[in-house]
Amino acid sequence: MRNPKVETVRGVNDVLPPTYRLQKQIENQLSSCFQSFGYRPIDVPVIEYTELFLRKSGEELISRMYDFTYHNRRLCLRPELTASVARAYIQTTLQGEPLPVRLYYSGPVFRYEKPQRGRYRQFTQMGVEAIGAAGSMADAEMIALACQSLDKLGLKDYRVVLGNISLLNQFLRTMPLERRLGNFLLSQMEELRKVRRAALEAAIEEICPPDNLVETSRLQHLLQGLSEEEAKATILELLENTNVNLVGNRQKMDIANSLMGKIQRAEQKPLWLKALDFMEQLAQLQGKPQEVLPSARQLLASYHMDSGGLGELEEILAILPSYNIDSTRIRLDFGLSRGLQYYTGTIFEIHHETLGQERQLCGGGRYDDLVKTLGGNNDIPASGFSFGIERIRLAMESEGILPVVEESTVDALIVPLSAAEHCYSIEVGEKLRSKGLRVVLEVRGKNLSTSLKYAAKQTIPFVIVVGEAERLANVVVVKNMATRQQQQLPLEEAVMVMRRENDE
RNA sequence: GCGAGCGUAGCCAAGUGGUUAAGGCAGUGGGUUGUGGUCCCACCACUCGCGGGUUCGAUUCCCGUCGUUCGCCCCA
Repeated sequence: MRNPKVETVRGVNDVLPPTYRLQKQIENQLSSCFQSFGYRPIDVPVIEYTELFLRKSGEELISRMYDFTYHNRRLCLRPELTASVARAYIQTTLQGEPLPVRLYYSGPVFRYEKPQRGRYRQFTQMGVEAIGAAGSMADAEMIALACQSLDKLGLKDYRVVLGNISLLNQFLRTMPLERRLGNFLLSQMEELRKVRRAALEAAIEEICPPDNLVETSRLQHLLQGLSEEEAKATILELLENTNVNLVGNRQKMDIANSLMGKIQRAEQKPLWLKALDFMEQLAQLQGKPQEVLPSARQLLASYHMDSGGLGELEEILAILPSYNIDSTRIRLDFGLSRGLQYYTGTIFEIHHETLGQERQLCGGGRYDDLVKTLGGNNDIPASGFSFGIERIRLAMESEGILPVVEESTVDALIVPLSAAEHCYSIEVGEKLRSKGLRVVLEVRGKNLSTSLKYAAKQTIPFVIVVGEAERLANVVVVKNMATRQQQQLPLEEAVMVMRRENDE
């Protein structure tokens, strides 16, 4: 391609017929699986207001969005579908339906990432959302549905990683941490496992500078144990009793607020250090459920935390065998955090073992705040997951279980031998089509010899020859390409011959 | 976002600092009458991703860029 304007944009692909068919076939199988669990299909727009994704999606995803302003509207190509489905739920008659509302979707999503095998800037997500159901029965259904879907496709070498983000959420919520810092910590869970802790601490220092610790340390000590209001009142009182020349009450308030800010920031460090300690220990907890659960329980106990999230996981693990889920596939990972910040409870990923780095086939979890955050009438718990269709295709390919694509897409080629037969050949074609046959006409005026070559090359099983003799007698010649036999017959009989011989 | 390899036709490729850039597959047109995939003939890259530099001369050497693949990061 010499002209760059007619090349595909980087990271997107033309999907040619064989691949297209394969992917549709995969999607069809997943659909029927989702439907068997009572999920109904929904389609939502590819384009959305950027705002939809800004609140709850997490920095990482937001920075990778196709985000643009068009006619004074800030729009984006959707980077995922959960937020859109939640939006559609809130905005439509779905909100009036009895809960839970079970939906599934399939469609392209867009992320501006560096393209690689199995990672594209446009790819296809297919997934489900169950809106209005909380608890381990609902969570287990999600995980089971994801696994059964993969089982149905014939995939074997996959592994389910289960986690629960509520443990860390709960821990962070008990501390008076700045929200921004809390969110950052949440997003750094997996980072902690790979990067050295010192590096992470440095990064946090940068976000949250300690800012004149020495100057305020005595004040801090003095005000320790007081509530924010009491502390502020104390500062004001101090200011009143100094002889500093301050104009008006306003200035005093400013000074008090600024001091309070400094003190609070100074107090952040021990908090986030403690959080990092906890996170580090949490992140260690990964492996087989029976090995990890006891240590998890112990960790929570040492922090005097209630083990609700853990209990949920145990319930889920107890339920899964009833769905015939192979328990050896399942791993726990308390360091799992996932990129989307809307998750609130059970989260999970499914990885394929043979796919190298781009091995994640599925991701999902519970997002109990999203509907409310986006403006839903009620606080509605929900959960869902999403597959990457292209990756599933690659995984099936690597397991050698891709279904065979049928070669021929056409049952018969009709060859008119001269212009005089054009109309008659079309009539023949139309009749054959009305009988459910897939028929192409030789429209280029090629002679019979060339047409037979063409049919042979395209593996078209039958050629219908229409010449003057056939037209006048109102018959056709039907030739079986495999047997090289041919007969001159009325059309009705030709159809029967083709049906019979095609089944052989 | 970081690190590395690759880039000759629709596909697979050989090739060299110097006149017309092998070959194969696919495709197109033929091999005269209404019968075939094998066979035969012809056609199919004014140019080696793109731009610049070195040189008398570059597809070949150098730089940049774009694309692709691989390893990190992150994700589906």
